[in-house]
Amino acid sequence: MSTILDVARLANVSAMTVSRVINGSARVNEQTRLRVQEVMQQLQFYPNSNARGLVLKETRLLALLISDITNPFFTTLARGAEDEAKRLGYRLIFGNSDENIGKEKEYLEMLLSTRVDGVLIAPSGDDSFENLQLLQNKELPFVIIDRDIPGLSCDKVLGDSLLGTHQIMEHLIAQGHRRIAYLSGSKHISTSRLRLQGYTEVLAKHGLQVDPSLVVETNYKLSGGQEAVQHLLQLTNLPTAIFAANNFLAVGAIKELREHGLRVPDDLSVVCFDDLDLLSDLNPFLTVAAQPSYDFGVKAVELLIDRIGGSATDHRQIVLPPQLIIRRSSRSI
Amino acid sequence: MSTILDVARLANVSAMTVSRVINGSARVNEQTRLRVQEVMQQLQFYPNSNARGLVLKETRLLALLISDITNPFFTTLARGAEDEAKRLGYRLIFGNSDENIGKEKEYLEMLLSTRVDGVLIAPSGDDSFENLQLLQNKELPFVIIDRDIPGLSCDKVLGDSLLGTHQIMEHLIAQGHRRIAYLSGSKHISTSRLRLQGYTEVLAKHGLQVDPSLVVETNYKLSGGQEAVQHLLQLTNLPTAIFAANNFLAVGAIKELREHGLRVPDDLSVVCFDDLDLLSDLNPFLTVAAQPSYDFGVKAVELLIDRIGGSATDHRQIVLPPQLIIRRSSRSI
DNA sequence: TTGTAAGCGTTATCAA
DNA sequence: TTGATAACGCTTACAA
Repeated sequence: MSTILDVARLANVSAMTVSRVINGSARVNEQTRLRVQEVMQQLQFYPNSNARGLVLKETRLLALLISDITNPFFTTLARGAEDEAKRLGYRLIFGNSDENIGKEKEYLEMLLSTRVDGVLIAPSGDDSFENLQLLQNKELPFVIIDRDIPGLSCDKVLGDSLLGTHQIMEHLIAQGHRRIAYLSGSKHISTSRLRLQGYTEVLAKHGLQVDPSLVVETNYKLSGGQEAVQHLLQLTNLPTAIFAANNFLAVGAIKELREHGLRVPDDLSVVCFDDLDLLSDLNPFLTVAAQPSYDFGVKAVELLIDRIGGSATDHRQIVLPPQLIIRRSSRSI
Repeated sequence: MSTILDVARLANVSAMTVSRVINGSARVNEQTRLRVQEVMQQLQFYPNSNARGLVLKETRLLALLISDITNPFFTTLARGAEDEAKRLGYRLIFGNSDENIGKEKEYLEMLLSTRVDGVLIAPSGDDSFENLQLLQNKELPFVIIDRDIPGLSCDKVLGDSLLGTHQIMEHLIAQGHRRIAYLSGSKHISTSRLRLQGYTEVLAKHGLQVDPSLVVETNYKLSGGQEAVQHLLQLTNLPTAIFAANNFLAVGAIKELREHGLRVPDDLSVVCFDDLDLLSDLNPFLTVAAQPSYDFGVKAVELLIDRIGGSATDHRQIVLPPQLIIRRSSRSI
């Protein structure tokens, strides 16, 4: 790989002049500029951003740390983040933490070494607090996405779990459901807790009690949904509807129900938070509170880059609204 | 951020000794080693991989360039690549080229500047040849994934388009279909061409002619599938089955058929290459030739890292077999 | 308008 | 076993 010095020599100028041409950072004689550019072309010269980063203390590298890229919510979010990062001249490193705080920490340390300019993170849970404090200590800008962390002051892009849950629960109740199970993710994740809160609120509003046997805490994975349903099926008095706190839980739940010969929505209605994107195109099946996942990515990158640029002052929080989409997985009883 | 020199000073050693402790690159007195490690801990020191990269000429950064992360085939592939990269101590930058050769080039140049150690790329098409030659000129190791490029000698991880197409077409024919449409991606993409070839071969084997009006060339996007179906629906003699060259085409096609009031598989059968992963868990609908997308990612990273390490000599090609999964989108007539 | 010198944080090399 | 020095490729600050 040729260096700025190779270019300089061939163009009969100093390295500084080449640097100025590359960055347009100062006036350069038109003649020399053309000559330099010609040589750069000829040498197929690409400036070493490693060296550049070393002196400038910026890498133009961002990181996106999510639990699992194969979750459509995060897939689309990643696409949004990548598009926006590219538009603004940044590249994106991505990592999957699998809802695991240890793995999350490993990544964060890797990223600290990489000297990324900033981090977008969907924290694995409240315990991520410590991990994020590390970033704060190191003054590495970050934005948390999708999941809030109590007591942590930082830039945030969140959904509205309460609103979405109200939409979903009111829908189920309007359809005549009274025994509604709630499949929760870990209670150490804000979205799980808020959706439980919303669930309780709506039931109360309609004079209904929470039946503890219908609230199952598991984790935001397909297997979590399957396990939760196995648990529910042991009840003598089955629920008529299941509200899953996220899409993976719902898919796992439906899969498990089918394996036990139960049909959705004939035997049980199933609804959840977060859409399935492509899946919904093919076969609009699941009733969901859909979140604008692409915008989550775009907005988060915007906040992050503002923060990096230093133009941001106070911490900002963006809340993106969910939208109830009624499809075939829920029915009147 | 503290530097190796800060650590050195506090531990009363030279920077070199710290470096040796970090990398385990040479014997260091046990006492000193402990002292240095303690200071590193205390300072929360993370070595600057920028500086490291500058002297070592390696960044431990890989890039994954695909057309669209929201395509389940690539989503899962990305997950496989990221897992394997992480396991081997590499980080992964990702980019979406949207089947666009210009965008692909932009990315590649960005990556050249970033001095990634290697690139995993699903080329946008045969014209990517030039883009990849640039990498070869620059001696930047790369592996092409999923799509072959005629005349290009390099490491490759490919599927078996002919085999998969034979499986699919034999299935349709066994079900009694004779008028089968082929929805092709761009003919400048190897997989499109090979699947067309397989389509022709199987028809011929059964004494059937290719009806040119049933072969529609479009692009590997949802909109491509929609447009292709609009085109087909103008025929007076409709096909009884559609074979879509990839999953996006199939989903787009089905969506469009539904909007015209046609039901799948009642009115038309639809089958395609590549599965829909999560979607298939929820609702096993589409009959497909599924490819082991996760392994595509894992294998590609392995080839790439062998190449980077210099342990690879001749170019290698890995072919991963497809598997026919018969579901409800195709039926006997 | 252009160039020189120093420095960014690390490691290879050679010397002690 | 440890350290001094130079170098990696670039940009900032200053000088010409």
